[in-house]
Amino acid sequence: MHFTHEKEREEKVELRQIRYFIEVAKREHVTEAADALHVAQSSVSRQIFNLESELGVDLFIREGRNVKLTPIGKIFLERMKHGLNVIDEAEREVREYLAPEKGTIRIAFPISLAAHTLPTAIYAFRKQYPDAKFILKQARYQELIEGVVKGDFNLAMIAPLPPSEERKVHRKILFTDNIVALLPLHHPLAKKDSINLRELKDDPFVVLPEGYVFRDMVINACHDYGFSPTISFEGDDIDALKGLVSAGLGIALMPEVTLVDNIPNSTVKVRLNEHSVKRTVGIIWPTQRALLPTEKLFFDFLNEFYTRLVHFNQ
Amino acid sequence: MHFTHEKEREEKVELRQIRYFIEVAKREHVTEAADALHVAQSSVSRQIFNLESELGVDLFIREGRNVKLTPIGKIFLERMKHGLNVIDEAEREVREYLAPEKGTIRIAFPISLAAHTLPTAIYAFRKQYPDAKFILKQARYQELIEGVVKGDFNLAMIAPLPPSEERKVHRKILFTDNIVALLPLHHPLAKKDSINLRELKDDPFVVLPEGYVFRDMVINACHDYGFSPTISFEGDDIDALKGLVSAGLGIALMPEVTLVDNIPNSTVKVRLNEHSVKRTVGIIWPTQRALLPTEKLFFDFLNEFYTRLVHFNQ
DNA sequence: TCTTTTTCATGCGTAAAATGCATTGATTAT
DNA sequence: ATAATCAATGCATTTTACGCATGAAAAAGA
Repeated sequence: MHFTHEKEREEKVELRQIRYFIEVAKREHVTEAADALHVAQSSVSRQIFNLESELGVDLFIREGRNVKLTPIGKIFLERMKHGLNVIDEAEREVREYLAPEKGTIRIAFPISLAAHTLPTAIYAFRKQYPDAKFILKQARYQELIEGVVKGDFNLAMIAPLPPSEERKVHRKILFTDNIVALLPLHHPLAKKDSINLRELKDDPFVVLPEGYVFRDMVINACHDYGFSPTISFEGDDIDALKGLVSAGLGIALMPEVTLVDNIPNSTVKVRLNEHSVKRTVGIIWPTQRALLPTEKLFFDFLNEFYTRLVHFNQ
Repeated sequence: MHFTHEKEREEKVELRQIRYFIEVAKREHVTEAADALHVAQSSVSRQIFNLESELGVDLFIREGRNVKLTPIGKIFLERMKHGLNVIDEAEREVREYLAPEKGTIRIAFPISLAAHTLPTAIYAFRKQYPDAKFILKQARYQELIEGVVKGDFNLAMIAPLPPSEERKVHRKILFTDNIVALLPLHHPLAKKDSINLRELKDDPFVVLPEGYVFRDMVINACHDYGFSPTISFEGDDIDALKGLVSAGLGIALMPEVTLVDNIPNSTVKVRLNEHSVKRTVGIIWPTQRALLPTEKLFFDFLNEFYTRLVHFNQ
């Protein structure tokens, strides 16, 4: 058969230009990008100019002394972030090939696992692989899933585990975590070992703000047991909730792991009799990409670690 | 290569190196790759060396005077092909953004659509967009689907359309094409306007070789009407079948479009009464990627073109 | 076996590209 | 009005890529 030929150009786009472009694009600021790249501003400016003339398209609008992405520039940015990501990953994969135990794990996590769960796992992993490095990123629930899909990171701890209908990520449960009540020390129920959720129906609740998955879990759990909680205050994170309870401004439900080694002053942890009030803690990873060698190492470790831990606790 | 003093370079991998690497990798031959790239052999050799020292990994095994990919080299090749593809696509997208009608359409097709269907469509398209360019690739049935999935091309004409359970590609029917019989001029049934497939049950069939989808379609159609065809000869493509029929070595079934303006000497086209003996002709495109501007233009054109054509024929 | 050819690697001078510095010209903040 | 900030550009310098010539090793041919 027959092939039409593309006209051959001499100049080709190079990764250097793409790297510079991405830095400039996400800051919309040449000088700052140059600082971040540890090169002179003139150098960046010139490479952007070259890139634009090679493509034959304006990527930035020069407005006074600022630069702004054009519409096509935004499209180009998205594509280039993806492409550069693929190449960077491949590079890391190859570099780690010979010595996975010295590589890097990029992992994201929600705030509720930041204090105890993740540090414990990392500590245990590093006893076995002391040269492994971690890049940690705290993120909100939806960001965790999107980040794994988009390629910002390849692993994310998450709770609760998203439904398996989510085709976009693989998922694996690590353990289930009880939800417990945190009460002020002087609360009438504070001396009890465990209570029924319904006993809290007239108490003021402190919860996370709208949009947090755990807030909805708390409210739904109450509904399941026949009441609508009165919300007295909202706190931006788990620690804020602890502070509010500690100050006597209400009671809170929270995952038990957030209280390990860390029960605030003037508060008491009380178990719930309802065994269904719990959440799953697990890990998600991409369906479209493979884990890098070191990440695979950590992933396998996590599975074994929690299998043994759960077994031990029973 | 030997790493005695692995000094950490500050250098980063560049697309030039990746382009050179891919050429060398797929040929396993430095000199030929250099020729294809229009640069000196020494230049390629050096860039490969640089790439390997930057990655800290051997990508090739030097065996005597040839080079062979290492296992990790093969992995790296796959990743890099993907990454470079993403970047090249983005580049073309941006280039075509300002003038889609002057861009390039990459499209693959099976041999059966090469003679009439695709040329007709391209001819009509180019009347409307004279500056559009085409890169055409003939491929076998499975290669068409895999090529669209893998990103070798974004569009493929295909017949029959793969089942919609194939989640990996989008699909759209363009028209249905009758299967007709091609008989030698002196065949007893040659004077009839149309026949029943069963009337051919004792004739020797010439068909495509094993592995072709259309071969299976022919045999299955015969089975559907109660007989197993006797196969006298196999021909490597549709034109070979025509030649065999023309030489009186058997009869053949073929899609009607392959006979438009092109009925061989000493043969006759005879319709089949069975209306179920037909095949769908359609187009597939990736689920994971978007069509480039010019490709979108052609895609929309095809849909409109065949909508009108089918309407006109009814 | 000895020669010739093929092939990849490398030393070296040259060409091309990227960089940094200094400066310009324009815009914004004080 | 003055100073500060910023992107672009001219120019000298450094860095990198390149081609040529050559070497070393291996395969092919005589």
